[in-house]
Amino acid sequence: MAEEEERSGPHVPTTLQDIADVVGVSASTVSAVLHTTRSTTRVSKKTRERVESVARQMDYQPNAIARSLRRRETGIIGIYNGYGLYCDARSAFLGEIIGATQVACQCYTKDCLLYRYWDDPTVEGVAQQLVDGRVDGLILYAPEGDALAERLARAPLPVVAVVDALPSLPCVVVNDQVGGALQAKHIASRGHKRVLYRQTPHRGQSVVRRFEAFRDEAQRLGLDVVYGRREQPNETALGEQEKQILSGPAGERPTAIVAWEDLRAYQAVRECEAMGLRVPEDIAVIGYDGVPTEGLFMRKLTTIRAPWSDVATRAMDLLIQMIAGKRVPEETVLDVELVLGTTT
Amino acid sequence: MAEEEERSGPHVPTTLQDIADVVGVSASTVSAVLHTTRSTTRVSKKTRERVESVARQMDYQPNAIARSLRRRETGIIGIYNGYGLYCDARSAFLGEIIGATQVACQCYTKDCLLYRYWDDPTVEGVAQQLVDGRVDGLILYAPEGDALAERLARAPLPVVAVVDALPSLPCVVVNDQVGGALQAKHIASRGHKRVLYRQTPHRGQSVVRRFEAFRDEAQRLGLDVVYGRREQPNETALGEQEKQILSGPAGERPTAIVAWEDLRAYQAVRECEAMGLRVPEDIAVIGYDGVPTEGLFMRKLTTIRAPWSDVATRAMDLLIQMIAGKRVPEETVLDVELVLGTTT
DNA sequence: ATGAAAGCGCTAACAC
DNA sequence: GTGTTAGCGCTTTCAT
Repeated sequence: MAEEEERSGPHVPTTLQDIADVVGVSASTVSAVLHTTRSTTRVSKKTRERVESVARQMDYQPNAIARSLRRRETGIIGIYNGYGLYCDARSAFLGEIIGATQVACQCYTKDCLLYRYWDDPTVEGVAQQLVDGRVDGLILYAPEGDALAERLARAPLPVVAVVDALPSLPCVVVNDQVGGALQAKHIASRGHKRVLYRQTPHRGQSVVRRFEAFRDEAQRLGLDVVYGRREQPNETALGEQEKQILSGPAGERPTAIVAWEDLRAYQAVRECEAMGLRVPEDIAVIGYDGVPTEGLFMRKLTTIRAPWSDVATRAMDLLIQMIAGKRVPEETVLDVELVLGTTT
Repeated sequence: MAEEEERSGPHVPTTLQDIADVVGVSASTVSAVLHTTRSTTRVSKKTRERVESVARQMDYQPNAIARSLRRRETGIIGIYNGYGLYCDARSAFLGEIIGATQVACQCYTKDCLLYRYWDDPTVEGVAQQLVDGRVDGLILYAPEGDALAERLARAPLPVVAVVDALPSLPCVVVNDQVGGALQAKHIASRGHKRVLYRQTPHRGQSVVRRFEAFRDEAQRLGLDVVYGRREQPNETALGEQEKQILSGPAGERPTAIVAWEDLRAYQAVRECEAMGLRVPEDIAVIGYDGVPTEGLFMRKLTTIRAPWSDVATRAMDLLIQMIAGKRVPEETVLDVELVLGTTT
């Protein structure tokens, strides 16, 4: 029956029991007062006020971990990037995904756990971390071949794949088939015949699909496509081989560049101009992504806008449904659109 | 002494106790085997193997929440943006901070909790969430006046403020005094006399300091400074008033624009050129931040590079120290540098 | 209106 | 080597 807790260091957090002791009630009563989940009329006004006042005096902090253990939910949504350091929040693309997820979390009053990347080849190690109870649901951005998907599919954790579809997991993707084809159609409609396609070693399904769709449509339209050598992951500049191709004599060199993503397109515009080629008169450039560049670029890029923010937002919606025990569609495909700029 | 657990749905997670029951040992032994924290020679080889095999068969997932409750640590670092939706991961600036934090977490094998923004005016509510045991440490980016800082200072949680210093909390900032002065010095050294300063309503300490330092140094150098009207938060374009100022007759209008951050500088370059002013011949432009733009911009901006990634990295280092119980310096100031581009 | 009791799943002394 | 015990802090029946 301590008169008052020791008033020295604030370094031993107050617990429900501490308050209960001081007020002279049971911990359950204190819990009922402080964590007004459901019942309202459980505690008498007098007790309630007393408890609240003491809690304030004692600087009580509820412990979320204990609560989570008991309630079996954490109020946290995880987001895992299976591509690893290939890109982080500093890339415009992942920035979109993470930023939009964060905003969506806001709407659902969740917080968002950014998992670190484990280069554990065993899958098991990674999966264990993801399914260890710290999150109520998971947004997964990972390569297709990964056994991770299958592993997660039979785990008691709601998971939604984004950007790249993953077998046996609900996913939210964009229509890359249409996107890739649009690139080809647009270029063809501008009368171009010879095209340089900037490739990437990145094997994500979205990237591969947009490439294949372009390739197929280009063939259908009779375009003559040269493929650039795949650059290294974080290299946006034109490679030697690409430069050489672009330096060919007019009438022989490509008159258009199609890039797998905007950054490579921007870079191409810049370098072409440095090489003395006028854009779009001598060479047209089209990108893919349409992530807002906030006025950074001096001219508007022609591109395929893929609504990455919406992908994340939608994924959150689905996740919330799944957490609530509802079933969700296996595949959600969002539309892309051609955005006309001044580079074609 | 169940022969084996029911093999129906995988939806009742296996616990240590379950394994213990099957193997016929105690939960602590299983714990010792599966969570090889310290002691190595505790368990016999035979038992160890048996436990491991059963664990695998039963698809055991350790529960991180339970462990955290017990160990009183979560392996998670929080990051809270007290400026709210003013910017999220999609802004280049916060993207830098978040991205670098993420990478730093990687190094220390932590994960990173992106708190949502609470527009709870009571401080108490916010603080409660931040100090509820879900994170081992907190990186805080928040406005100065905020009572939050003080509240957190006396909480049993290591906190490091970044970008804007916060009273009674260790912080990592950049040298904005030098940065602001450098802007003025550089502009003066180029022979400019009349300058337009692009202001912001943002009241962060970093932003205010760089402004004041510029203003003071400009005065010292005898520059004639006109101040643009503060734009709305997410508006990067030149305001009407600014345009008017720039449209004045040569010999009267400013010959240089100083922006509080790069984005406004880029935008200014773009708009000036649209207005028929040549950059830098007719008008010079200098920014602030130096966040990498990955080749987006068509020309190199003259700017003050503030190492935001390093700020985050350093903050993590300090946080780790604090978590280990060590004392850290109150203030860490990182250097900025003038980066010469082609816009001055 | 309130309290007692029984955990959530894991860990860490301390026995044996 | 292995088991027992006693919780971490909170929640939730179920009595009273």
